[in-house]
Amino acid sequence: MPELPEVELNRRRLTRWLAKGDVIACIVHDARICAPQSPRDFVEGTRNRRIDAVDRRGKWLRIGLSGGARIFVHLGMSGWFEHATTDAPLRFERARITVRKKTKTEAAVYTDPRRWGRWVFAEEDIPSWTKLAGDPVHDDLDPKELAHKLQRRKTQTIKEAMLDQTILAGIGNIQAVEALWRAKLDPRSPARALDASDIKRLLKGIAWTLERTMKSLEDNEVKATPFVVYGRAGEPCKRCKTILTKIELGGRTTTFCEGCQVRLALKR
DNA sequence: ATTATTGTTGGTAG
DNA sequence: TCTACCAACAATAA
Repeated sequence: MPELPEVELNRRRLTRWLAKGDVIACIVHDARICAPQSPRDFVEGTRNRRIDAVDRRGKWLRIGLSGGARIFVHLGMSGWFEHATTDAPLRFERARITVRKKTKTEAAVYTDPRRWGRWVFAEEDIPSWTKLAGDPVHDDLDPKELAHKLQRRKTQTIKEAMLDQTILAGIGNIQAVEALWRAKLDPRSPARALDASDIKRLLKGIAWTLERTMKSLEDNEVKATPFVVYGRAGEPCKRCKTILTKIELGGRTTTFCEGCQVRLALKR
């Protein structure tokens, strides 16, 4: 489930539950989540620590502990944090952090049916975190730098490039498809064919879909998906009424409108 | 029963 | 060193 907006939602929840709390327990139930580290590393590394803050960069979360240690969490495809009110294990519970705040205790439970998530305990930032590109929400992305990175891709399509976390951090299959529709760019366009104005539109499209998705997540009442193209192959485009097409790019289903998303060509 | 799924990574080949 | 491709990881829902 988690792309940038969902990870950001989890960050806010974790902050609410854990920040400024003293760690009582940090248990990783399923060693696969933290391999090759041991669940012991989390028990020992968090002893007598306080949780200072929970940060996010792209799809990674960083739980900062007093003394400088930190826990990195990637939600994979099905990871999610829940607020636990009892000791009873939740369905698919893989890890649990319990803290004491003043008199009460609070617990954040990590659930992950498919177990593709990752937990890493470290004393400093890890490569998975530092190698990420800027975050489209709280970093001011530099269009020039983005252009430079896209130029280097010989054959890759813009859609595939958008999923590369060292090019854009936090974009996944859904957000890529939505942003490309908004930017009126055909996902099959070669990444290096985008000029400055295309990149500007793309960045606007990204901001548009991220904001929209975030808003929809914040509003618990809304059940309908905020998505305009994702999962809507066969339906008419909301902009030009052409029937939306579904193809595969880089092994991922990609929906787009052949009517109004322009397929860029390489010059020369 | 079959198929598809919001993500990364490690191996391989070039 | 960089880029490209793909199988693998696992559980559910339609």
